Amino acid sequence: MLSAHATLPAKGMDLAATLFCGQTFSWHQNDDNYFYGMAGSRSLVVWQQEDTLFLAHPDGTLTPKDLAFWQHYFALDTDYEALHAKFTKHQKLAVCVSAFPGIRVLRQPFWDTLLSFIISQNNNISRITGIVGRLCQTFGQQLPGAQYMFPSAQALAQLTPEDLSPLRAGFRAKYLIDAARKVASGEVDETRLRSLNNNDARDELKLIYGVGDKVADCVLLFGLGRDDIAPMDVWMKRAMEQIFPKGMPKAAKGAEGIAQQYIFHWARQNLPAANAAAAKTKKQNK
DNA sequence: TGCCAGGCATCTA
DNA sequence: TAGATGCATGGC
Repeated sequence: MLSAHATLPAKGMDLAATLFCGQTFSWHQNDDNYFYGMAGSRSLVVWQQEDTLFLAHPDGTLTPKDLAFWQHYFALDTDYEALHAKFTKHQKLAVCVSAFPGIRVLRQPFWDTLLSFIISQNNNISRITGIVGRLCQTFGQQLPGAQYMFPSAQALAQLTPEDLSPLRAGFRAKYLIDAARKVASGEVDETRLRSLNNNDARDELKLIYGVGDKVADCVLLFGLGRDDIAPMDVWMKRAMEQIFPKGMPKAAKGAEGIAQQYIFHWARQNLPAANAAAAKTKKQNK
């Protein structure tokens, strides 16, 4: 255990489940159950013992400002009892949330989240983590603890897709460059996005080449703190993994379809833009 | 070796 | 407007 550390009540949070459920790709776990990661311009070592989180600066001391940042990042100031009560109004969703009650929806920096979920498309968590790591290490500024922050939009906007070839991001490279150029120019602006309703914010994000409804909703949920965007996404995924730990057998596609229907049932009530996706899935399940 | 991966844009009918 | 297809790469 590092000597200079701060503690925070975990309030029922499951640190490992939260960091590796597919909402962030910027964390690594070592053999001693220490988790190393970064968000924005901050790096951190964090570990959990029972219902207490231990937080340490990798190379110094956590300031009160740092601690406030991480408390917000881990959503420790959110009333999850109330949030769970809201989510579990749907019977099947209640099963998913109760299967992983310790998952918290992280409040990640907007820019980190946008890049991460552009990379995530048609991809898997292991490889996403690798590409994110190479992006930060190759073009980002070094942080304490051998961590690297995401390159700024301004820095990335100066590059070409060919410059990103060491990342092995494939066809996503051109999407990353377009995102950087639109954010750097102000065509897509975080402050404006925060002032818009969900539908308008989604439309603005979709101005970026390579950003569709799925990526936009992930950015809204994880990067802009909109907890009314498909909040069961992370729980549903983990619950399905528990039901099918060795992967989804083809014969179980029906069950997956049922679970999806519950997602879309909720989404239809809350997201007009989800109607098209819901209709598409309904056809696929026929 | 072939399939799959949390998507998206583009083309075609 | 819906369906089909290509896009890059790595894990299994």
